Amino acid sequence: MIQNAAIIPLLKDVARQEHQLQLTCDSCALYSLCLPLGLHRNDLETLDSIIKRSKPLARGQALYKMAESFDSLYVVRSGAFKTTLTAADGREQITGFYLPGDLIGMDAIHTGQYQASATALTSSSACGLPYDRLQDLSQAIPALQQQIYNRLSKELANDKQLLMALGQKTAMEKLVGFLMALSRRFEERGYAANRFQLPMSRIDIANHLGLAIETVSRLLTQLSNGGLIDCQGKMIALLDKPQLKILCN
Amino acid sequence: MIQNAAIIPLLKDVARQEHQLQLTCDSCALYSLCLPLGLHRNDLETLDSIIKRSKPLARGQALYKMAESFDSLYVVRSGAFKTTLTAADGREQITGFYLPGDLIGMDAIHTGQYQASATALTSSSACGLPYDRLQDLSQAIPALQQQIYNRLSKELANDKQLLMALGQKTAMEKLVGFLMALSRRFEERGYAANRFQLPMSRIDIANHLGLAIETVSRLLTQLSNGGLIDCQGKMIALLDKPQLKILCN
DNA sequence: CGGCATGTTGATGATCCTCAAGCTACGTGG
DNA sequence: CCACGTAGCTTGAGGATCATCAACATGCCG
Repeated sequence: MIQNAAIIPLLKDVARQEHQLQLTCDSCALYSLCLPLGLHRNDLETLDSIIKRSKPLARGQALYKMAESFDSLYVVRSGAFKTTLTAADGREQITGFYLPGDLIGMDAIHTGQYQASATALTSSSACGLPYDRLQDLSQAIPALQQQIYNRLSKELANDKQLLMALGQKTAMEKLVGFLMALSRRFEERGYAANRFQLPMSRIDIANHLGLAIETVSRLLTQLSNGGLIDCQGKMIALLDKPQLKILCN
Repeated sequence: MIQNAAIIPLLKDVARQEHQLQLTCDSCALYSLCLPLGLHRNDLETLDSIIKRSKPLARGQALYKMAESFDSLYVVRSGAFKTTLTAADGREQITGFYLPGDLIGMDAIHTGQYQASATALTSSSACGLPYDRLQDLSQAIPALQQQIYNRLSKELANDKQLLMALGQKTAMEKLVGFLMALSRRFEERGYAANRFQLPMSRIDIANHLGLAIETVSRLLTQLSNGGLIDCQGKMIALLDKPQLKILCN
């Protein structure tokens, strides 16, 4: 059941490639996942012209920090990011994990400053979209406006799903639901759905799901012992998806 | 400290007035809170022309139900609504409460169907905005597009704040934070900030915050005994806001 | 190779849930 | 207008889930 890592490219490897060279949207491997999807050739070139391709970020580096002044949205080009919200007393909540093609920073649009910090989980890169220019452009290009509405809406729906998990589900349901959702997202991006490397630490997973790190660790070994997953460090294989689906409803 | 109810109009009373007659946006008491804010006169009339003013809904009636086909966003005109997400196994999570001026249904934009059910908490009414027409209109009217981006973004930021509460905070912090946020929202709408009627039941509050009813009940009496609030049924007075602020950080 | 961050496993305990019983309030119908 | 029934709310006792504390193992990076 475990896919051969030599056959199925791992996210890490692909990320490394993507870092190398990236010139225009229409030559980008992410094109089909990314914002410009559906744009006409001319419009695409216009959008292309406003995009700032950022230099790669190392693990732990910030794409932006909470309370910094907001100017751009970012599309993840390679690697993975987390967004972290910090409360007045210092407690933190990871509000989301973002994979290539995902749009980050949308919660800042209505204010002048970023509402959370975005941090690279691995070596990663992202394309910056200056918001004022994006706004003008989306005014001129209906398909782009629609894309942006859709992205905002999708993120909303996602968050509400997460609210359900945090509010109503048990620790096991949260964790398995998280793994299944991650699997789906890898699959959408053309990676293996049943065997992948977790881009985030247990600490991050635990925080994101409102659990203690020890709980996550225990549940993972429990799943492993039950033969439902194979788990060696950050490498995860989902061995019995039907059963896992039952576990998270 | 408790405001006189005869001086400060209660939400309920205002709601009753709003129900009566409502012809155009520019004669609407909600104008300054609502979507058309900032639109020029001509644009406002155009927007006005696509709005479907719904008939009032009684407590418990649905504005729309989850999985119904999506066609309109709604602005709350009077009263209050909750949105409920139902899981496969029947468990429910209230993902939000909506007061006059709030926009409902945005999480459905990226799909063909509503992602949650919207239910009136009291006698309420809402204005329907057919999404396809709104989309066209926002293409033509920059200020409207901006408004919609802002609303979507604000809801996102809200949800992420709620994620923080559900993931990291104690029962007391959740509850007090909820009351304080509600107070702020009433204040923004011109109602009394320190004395108001809860539009939702304890059951709804508990569900929304991921708690048991009994916990909410106990904490409220605890706050009441401590003299921080005055609580008689759905009537709530916030007596010691500084202290309350400390309790929720 | 050494040091530190991360992860695992076990023992203990607190927060909050569940179950249970009774109370209050509200709306409906007699 | 009052009686009744139901839904919502309160309060108490007991218990489960999951957090905390602690010690140790692992693995990664310089």
